[in-house]
Amino acid sequence: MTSLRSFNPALAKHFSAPLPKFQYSFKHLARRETCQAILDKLDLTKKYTQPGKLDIVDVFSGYGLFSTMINYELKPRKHVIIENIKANVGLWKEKIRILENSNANRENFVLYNRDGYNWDTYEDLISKDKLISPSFQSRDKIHDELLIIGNLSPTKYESLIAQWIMCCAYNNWLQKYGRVRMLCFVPTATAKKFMSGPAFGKRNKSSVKRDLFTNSKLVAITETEDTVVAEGSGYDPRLLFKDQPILIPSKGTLPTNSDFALLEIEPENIVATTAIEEHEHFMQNLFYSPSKKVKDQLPFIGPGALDDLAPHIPDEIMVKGIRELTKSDWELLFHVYDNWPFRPSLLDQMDFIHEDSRNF
Amino acid sequence: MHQFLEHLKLQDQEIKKSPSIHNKTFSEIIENEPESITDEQRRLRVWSSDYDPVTRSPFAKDVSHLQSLLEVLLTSKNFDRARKILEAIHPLLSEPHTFIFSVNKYLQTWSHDPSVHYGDLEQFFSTMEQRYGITANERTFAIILAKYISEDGPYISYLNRFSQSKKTQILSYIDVIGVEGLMKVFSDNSISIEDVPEDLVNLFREVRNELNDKETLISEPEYFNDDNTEVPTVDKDAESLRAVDSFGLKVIRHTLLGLREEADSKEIVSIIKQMEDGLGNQSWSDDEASKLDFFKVYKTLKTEEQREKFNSGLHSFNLTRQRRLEVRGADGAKEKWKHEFEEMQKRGALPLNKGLNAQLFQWYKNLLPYVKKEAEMCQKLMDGKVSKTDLSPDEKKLYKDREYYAPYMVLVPPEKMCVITILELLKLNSTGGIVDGMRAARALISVGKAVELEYKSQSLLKSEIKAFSKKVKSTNQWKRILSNKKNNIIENPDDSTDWSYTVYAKLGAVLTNLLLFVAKVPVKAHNPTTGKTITGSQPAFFHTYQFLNGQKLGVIKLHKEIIKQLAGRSLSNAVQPQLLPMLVAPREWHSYNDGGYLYSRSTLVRIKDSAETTAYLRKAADLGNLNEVYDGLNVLGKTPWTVNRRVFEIITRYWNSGEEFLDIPPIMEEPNLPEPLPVDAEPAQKFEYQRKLRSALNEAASLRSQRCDTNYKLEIARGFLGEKVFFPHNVDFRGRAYPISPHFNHLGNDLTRSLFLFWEGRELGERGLEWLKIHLANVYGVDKAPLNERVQFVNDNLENVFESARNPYDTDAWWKKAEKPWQALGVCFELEEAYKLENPTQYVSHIPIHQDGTCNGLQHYAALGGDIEGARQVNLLPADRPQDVYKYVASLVQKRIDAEAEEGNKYAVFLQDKITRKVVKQTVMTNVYGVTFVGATAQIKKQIDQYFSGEEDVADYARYLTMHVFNSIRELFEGAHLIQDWLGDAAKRVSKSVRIDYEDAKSNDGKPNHLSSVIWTTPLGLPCVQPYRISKNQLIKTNLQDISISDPFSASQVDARKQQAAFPPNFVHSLDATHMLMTAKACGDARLSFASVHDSYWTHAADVDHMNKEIRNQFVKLHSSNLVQELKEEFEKRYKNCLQVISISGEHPLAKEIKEVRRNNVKILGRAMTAADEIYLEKTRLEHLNSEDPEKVKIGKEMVTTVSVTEKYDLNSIVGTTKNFQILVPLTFPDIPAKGELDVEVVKESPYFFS
DNA sequence: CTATTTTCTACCGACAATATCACTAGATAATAA
DNA sequence: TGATTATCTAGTGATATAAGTAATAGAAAATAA
Repeated sequence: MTSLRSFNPALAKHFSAPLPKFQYSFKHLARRETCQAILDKLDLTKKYTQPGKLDIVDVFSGYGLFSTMINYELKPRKHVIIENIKANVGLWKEKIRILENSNANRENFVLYNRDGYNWDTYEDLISKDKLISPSFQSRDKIHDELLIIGNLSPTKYESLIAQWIMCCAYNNWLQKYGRVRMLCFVPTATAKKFMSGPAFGKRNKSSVKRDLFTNSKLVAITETEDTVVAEGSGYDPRLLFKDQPILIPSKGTLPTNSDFALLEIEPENIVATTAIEEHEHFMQNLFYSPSKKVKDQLPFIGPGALDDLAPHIPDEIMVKGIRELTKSDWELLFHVYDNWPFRPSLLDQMDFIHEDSRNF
Repeated sequence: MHQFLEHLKLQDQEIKKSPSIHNKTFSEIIENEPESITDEQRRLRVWSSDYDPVTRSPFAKDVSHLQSLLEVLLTSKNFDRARKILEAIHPLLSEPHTFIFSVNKYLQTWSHDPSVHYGDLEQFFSTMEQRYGITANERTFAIILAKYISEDGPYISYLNRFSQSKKTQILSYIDVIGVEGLMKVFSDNSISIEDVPEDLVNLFREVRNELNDKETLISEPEYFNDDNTEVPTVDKDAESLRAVDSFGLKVIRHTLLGLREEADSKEIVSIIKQMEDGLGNQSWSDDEASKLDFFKVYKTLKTEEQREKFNSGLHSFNLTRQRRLEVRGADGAKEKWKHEFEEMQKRGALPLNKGLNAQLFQWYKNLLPYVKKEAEMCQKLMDGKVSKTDLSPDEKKLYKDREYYAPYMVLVPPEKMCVITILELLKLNSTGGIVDGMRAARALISVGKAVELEYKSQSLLKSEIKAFSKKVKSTNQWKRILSNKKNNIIENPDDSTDWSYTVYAKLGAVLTNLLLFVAKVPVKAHNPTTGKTITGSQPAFFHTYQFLNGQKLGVIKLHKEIIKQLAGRSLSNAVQPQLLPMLVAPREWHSYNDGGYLYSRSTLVRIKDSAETTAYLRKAADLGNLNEVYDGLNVLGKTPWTVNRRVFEIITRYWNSGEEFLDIPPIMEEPNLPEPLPVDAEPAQKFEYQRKLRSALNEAASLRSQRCDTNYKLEIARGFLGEKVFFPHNVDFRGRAYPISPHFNHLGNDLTRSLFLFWEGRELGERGLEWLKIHLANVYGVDKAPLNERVQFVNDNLENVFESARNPYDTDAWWKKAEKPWQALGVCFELEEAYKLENPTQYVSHIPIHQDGTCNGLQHYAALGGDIEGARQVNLLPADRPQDVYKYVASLVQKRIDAEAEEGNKYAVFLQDKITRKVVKQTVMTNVYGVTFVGATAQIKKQIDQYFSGEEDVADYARYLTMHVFNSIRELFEGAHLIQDWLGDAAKRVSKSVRIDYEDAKSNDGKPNHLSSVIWTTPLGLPCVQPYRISKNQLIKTNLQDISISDPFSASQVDARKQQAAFPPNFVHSLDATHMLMTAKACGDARLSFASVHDSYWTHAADVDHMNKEIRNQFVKLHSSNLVQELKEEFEKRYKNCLQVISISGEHPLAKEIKEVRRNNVKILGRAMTAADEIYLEKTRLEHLNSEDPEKVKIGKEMVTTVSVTEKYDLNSIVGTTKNFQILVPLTFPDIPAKGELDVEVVKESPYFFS
């Protein structure tokens, strides 16, 4: 094993202390070696060449080993730790205290004691508390002064990663500053789903959106316990082949034996339009029965959709299964849909359950 | 000991799984198939307690499937198949003797086949006898006898084989033998009156004297028509009512109710004619019978004799109409559509927004051929004319599916199924929280159920026709002759088998799918690219899915054009005619499933999914424990009502204006939607936008559904203007009574209630006039003053009252300011009419006067706890003025807050002047239902929201206030809370208990199963079973989509939390229900008109005093025994064979002792002990102890189990220390709270107890 | 066997998630003896 | 032909679905260490 070049020696003692007992269903990288391997693979110093200008927004860092190492590697101008879980806030206060004592926190960590789930947190971070003020960059390239790290490993935060991907499409949230790279720890199940390619059994709406709006890599995955992995129940094999993810040993996680994956998400250059919202519904309608063929699912697009749209769709697409559709297939379908005069309005398609709110 | 543990090891080997027959198709079932079923598998299981003689058959689901198949196959005369099914039933039965019911069913239907002779029947039965060892019952003999009779065999000698008592029993099966058959038998001289069942003596006499009135014989019962005869509609009326129609009030009367019967209207019209003299100068022509305002006529009658005659004539007329209504309702709807369709065609074009009915008829026409074809295919399949071999896999699936539902598809004529499908889908519009659509699962089930209902009505009608064959007198007359017969004469209550949910779903899916395919609606749209207007047609229904918190939900949506045409109206025909209010008194309740409507079955208790409840109920019914419940309900059902026409007209006028007025919502305008955002708006804004959008749509949907609901009510009311109507009632599982007819019933809101008048009138008298005034004061909102002040209030406002009645439309009319304005208006009319008389006390009043209990739940709690202070607050004690609980609680809260404000508490200071009765009311009310602190805080927050401008944290204030309200309530109703807590604790123990039964206790996760529901018996004998169990879902594949429904046959674990939370309110509600039924019975015996809304009791003004006396007497009677003590004793008996899990300190000597026992057992067992193992050993021990064999008893005494060691300890003393060691101990209940000093007798003197 | 995390939060009338796939056991068909 | 194995099937259980969670707080149940 090579040297741990990214490990901050000032924190050696801190990270040698006994591991925290409870993680609030968060999962973390617990080994310096693994983190180092991941950082090597990410090779971020090439991508953020002006260390003095990089800001890192680091959400739910928790235990924080990976955060401190990426920090040590990239030497950012500001590294904002967004945390509001009491135990973790304590941990980070401790870290910052240590760093301040040793070298006046030249790592530039800032603890922002707010809920990373809440959108207002980011709004206030920039507008009100002005901890960072990112520049607006052209959408021709990936933003090179801002990096988002998110530990979304609890399953309940799967919705957050889905929404962050949509922010890439709508150019809002932090993605309004440009195409900001995101490094996200997500549950294994989520990674398997979201990273599936066409025709893979786990292909779903989110993976299509990932295809359409981002360029994403599977950076690291945890070791699977059981050697026998049933066909289709693991990762998309093409993905494993393409991305060659780092294997995180099951004992190198906190808590041990937990499973998660690290994704590197680069937004594509997308122009936000209302059509995207319509396409979301379009996809949703087709994905009602993902194993069926396009021709079977077209009726769900709207009253009369089958008759009206079928003539404009090539036969080879019509007989494809929904999961088999590729990025270009989808784009073609979107085009046909956009030109359909009877396409239902967004309001009509809104899922809405009426609740009797009457009281005395 | 050792041996038992060894045995336990063996038990680990899995019990063989039982075959699942319930989803086999009719042709896959072969007789005797499950020979492999062992007695162990067949063994009857228990539900919640082995103390109760209520059992559960493990194959209930399969048996039910087979029985329904048997029935429908018999109906379609597939005797061979049916026989296979019949023989497949036997091995599944846990109680083999019940097999005779199925055999009889087969025998009876088979006997109607002309190719079968009585010899065949006897032959068949002896085969069955040999093969299955069954014994014939009287019904069996009756069936064979009937065949003898119909074939003119030696029936008398057949009958004479039996002893006299047996003969009598055989002859009591009228539904089998038929009236004609009985007449034949009775006319034989060898039959003496001693042989005749008591309730048929009338018939016997009639037969023997028959020569006397031959001329009354008519050729056939008047309703004995074929299905394809046209139902007459009255063009003229339809025409003249169209103006009203456009306002949204469609008329159901002439399609559903006014199925005009010349023959039957004759009688009533002639009666009216005879009375013409007494009616002034009005005159009536024949064809006006259907337009008669019977109530108006009735009111003018002067003498008791006249009234009796009129009522009797009307009854006979109505009986016919009621039959038609129930049996032919679907035809009426179709005829209406057809009529409108033809009108449209005559006039040429079909305008888009008009002619919904014509549109429906179009669908009907398009749908019919498909349904016919489907039915034909099903028929072919059943006849075995379809070869299965050369089908593609897809076709095979289809075939398999069809094979499942085919037997059910061929029962109801396709025409009817089409109408049913269309009606159901329209009726369900905007239900289940779906705007402009419905949940698919519900739609399919409803269509399937509607087909079943239709089938059952038809077959009931058929069997009635069989029983009263053609040659006898008019059915009405026979019914009168037989009216004193106790049992239902046309149906055997034993053999009602509901179709399974799988059948409902599959059948519904076929029909729905076809309708979705054919139903189109014309559309116009602009092509945005070309700018041209395109016309075409689009599907009227749209199958889709919605996501609810990430869960898929199948949905059927209606096309916007259809929605436009409905425009927030309801479809009058869509109300299932089988469930409208009745024109004749409902059939009396005789059994748990026998009573109510004439041709459709209702159950005494509304049951959700709980087969357990049904089992308990059935048992109670069999034991004759429910008679008092029947009595009470029958009183409610016998109360005749009519619609208050004057009030109705006023409502209609405001309704038609389409504007908001009092509680009438306005006609829907477009919802007020928020401004759309730019696409790249921040996520937070987008979600906020979604939220606003949702709440706007929600509001709009609420308004519209309210309007739609009111529309239903008004349309039904309109249909019944001038009619004499009745409401069949049944009860919820706690015994509270509800009218079965939905929408329009006296449980409704102010508007609905104002439409209700008693059909019978009663002269007011002095007291009645006073009560009438008090009632007005009550509905006006002056209900907290002493009675005399309330009277005074009305006297002071008499001019206002008269003015309101004379000019109800005045913008600021007095009645509009009432708390319940519509009912106030009704009383105003009544008072004004009364004062028109010289002596108002002589006025004959029809309006119901309400007497409401003050916080009825708390009244019962106070009586249970004997809590004097609590009792005073809810008017159990005599007082000069009524106590107002809410106000009192508010004052208590005020005191607390004042005190804290003194100390400078900022919440207190702010809230000090805002404590009103209204703020605390809801919380006090819901406190009885066990509202939690959080829930109450939400309520209070709503109340005080208005005082906040937005910045302050309302929630903190609400929480603060709630705390004080809770404490005040607790302080005031200390006794009630002790009872409440006791009930909750007892329920918790029961629902957390484990039965001493290895099979039950064993579960996958090692934790014991909790299978015991809280069950208690009301003082009237109604068993209440809390139906809260963790539901297991069952997936049904249909050709529209898969649907999941909770499996009603699963005996899953109880939902302990719900059991506990709901028991205290349920128990108290079961008491108030009991009180109501007792009062109903008493009032019924006194011949008062009586109605109730749970804790509000209604009668005529003149009878209020009488009723009030009964209310109090019955309350005292109810509470004369210590109900909580009795409950405890009942629980102790019922759950005596249960253990509970308690936690004790691991350091306690008992804990150590138990650990020791466990350790020893583990050594032998070779694996960890589970709770189930401990239970098994304890069970074995108890079995030995209770054994006859002294040797065994000895072994039992020597056994040491984890439970037996606890006997030495006083468990109550152990509880309390640090709890971390869980042990099993026998289930016990805490001591009941000490009863206070209150003597319930005092309520007899309390004027404001109910007022 | 403890500590943490999640769940749930007012009764009744009033009823509902569905698609897909991997896996199993049992049934059927096919095969080789 | 009888036995054995391959193949098929129905039934079961697990998982995904969407994509604000929370504006509240405290007990009880569930779950992980």
